[in-house]
Amino acid sequence: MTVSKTAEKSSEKAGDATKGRKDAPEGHGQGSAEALQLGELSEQLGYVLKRAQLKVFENFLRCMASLQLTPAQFSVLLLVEKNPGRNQTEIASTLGILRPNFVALLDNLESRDLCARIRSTNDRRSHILVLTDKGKAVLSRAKKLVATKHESRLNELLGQANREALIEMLSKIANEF
Amino acid sequence: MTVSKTAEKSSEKAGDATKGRKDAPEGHGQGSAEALQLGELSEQLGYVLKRAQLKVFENFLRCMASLQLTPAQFSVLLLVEKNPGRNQTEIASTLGILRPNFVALLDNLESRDLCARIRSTNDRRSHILVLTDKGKAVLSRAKKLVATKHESRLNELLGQANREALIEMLSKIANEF
DNA sequence: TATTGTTATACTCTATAACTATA
DNA sequence: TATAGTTATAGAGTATAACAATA
Repeated sequence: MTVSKTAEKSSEKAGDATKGRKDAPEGHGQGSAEALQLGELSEQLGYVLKRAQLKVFENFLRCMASLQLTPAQFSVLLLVEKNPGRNQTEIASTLGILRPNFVALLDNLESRDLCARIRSTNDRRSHILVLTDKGKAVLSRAKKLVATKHESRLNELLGQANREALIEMLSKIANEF
Repeated sequence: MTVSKTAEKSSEKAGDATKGRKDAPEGHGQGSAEALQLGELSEQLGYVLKRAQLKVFENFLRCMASLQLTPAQFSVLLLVEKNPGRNQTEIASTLGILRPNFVALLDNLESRDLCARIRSTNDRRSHILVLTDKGKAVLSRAKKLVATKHESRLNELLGQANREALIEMLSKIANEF
């Protein structure tokens, strides 16, 4: 409720939005060329959630351009660092990634020498995942970039308290909806 | 800040998560089989945003199963109803849908007699979009389903005030991040 | 028999170039 | 020439079945 009212200025944002924007109130024959009314759409949870998610991912990619890490790759590195000694199935399923789709993702990280698969001695079917030294170094830099360039934008935009409340509500939705 | 603390119970959620869950604290040789630590991941905006968005879309699809409407289709019907007489480019770009990708989406809605393309008399290049009577009726039922089955879950989960604050913060991110 | 990692494959979304018909 | 709708196409992301190695 401390949230500053700025949602109502919703107008241009999608794709191009470089065509309308005329000075005269009316143009030619019949069709007005002004911005559309979003109406109930701007109150739809799914709609704003999706739009926000796309914006956040875009910003994440820009912030991480120098390290060439996608959100998915970053999440894998973070999870492997926090849970060393786990196998592919465990890491993948925790992130909601299906095992078949995790293979190419890991191939990429391994080819860049950021993490490594180690055949388990107990169960020779499974691959234990660990970060390489380079992987640890890159992740460390990635965290700093995310904190200073990415997450910091949220604090500027919403303020510390609102930022925490937002994360908490989103977690609740992710876990209980 | 009124948000009830429930984010910490983050454990099983992804994909299967039906394998771990053992009773004994330790199993065999070396690897423990307990839930992984999410660590900093649970504080990452992009991560929780994406997980929440997936959950919300899943729920939306379940709620709309009887009408067979996806979030994208629903948003098109909503926007066309609110802005009758607009052409494909205007509707698509407002929703962040690229024109080429909008064609098949519209073909679907038109084949189900929910909306219609009408060749504009002023500019014979453009197709004016309108809802059919059936489209209006279906949208009306869809709105009720969304309100009673889908959006209502948010109020149960977060409470009215938090729900409004959430939508507002997400809109702000979508528009200004 | 069941499970781990893997391959193959398919289906959806998204993105770009280029065509046509109009302007 | 420029724009609206369209086609074709390519790339991500996501989903399922099935195989080899191992348990």
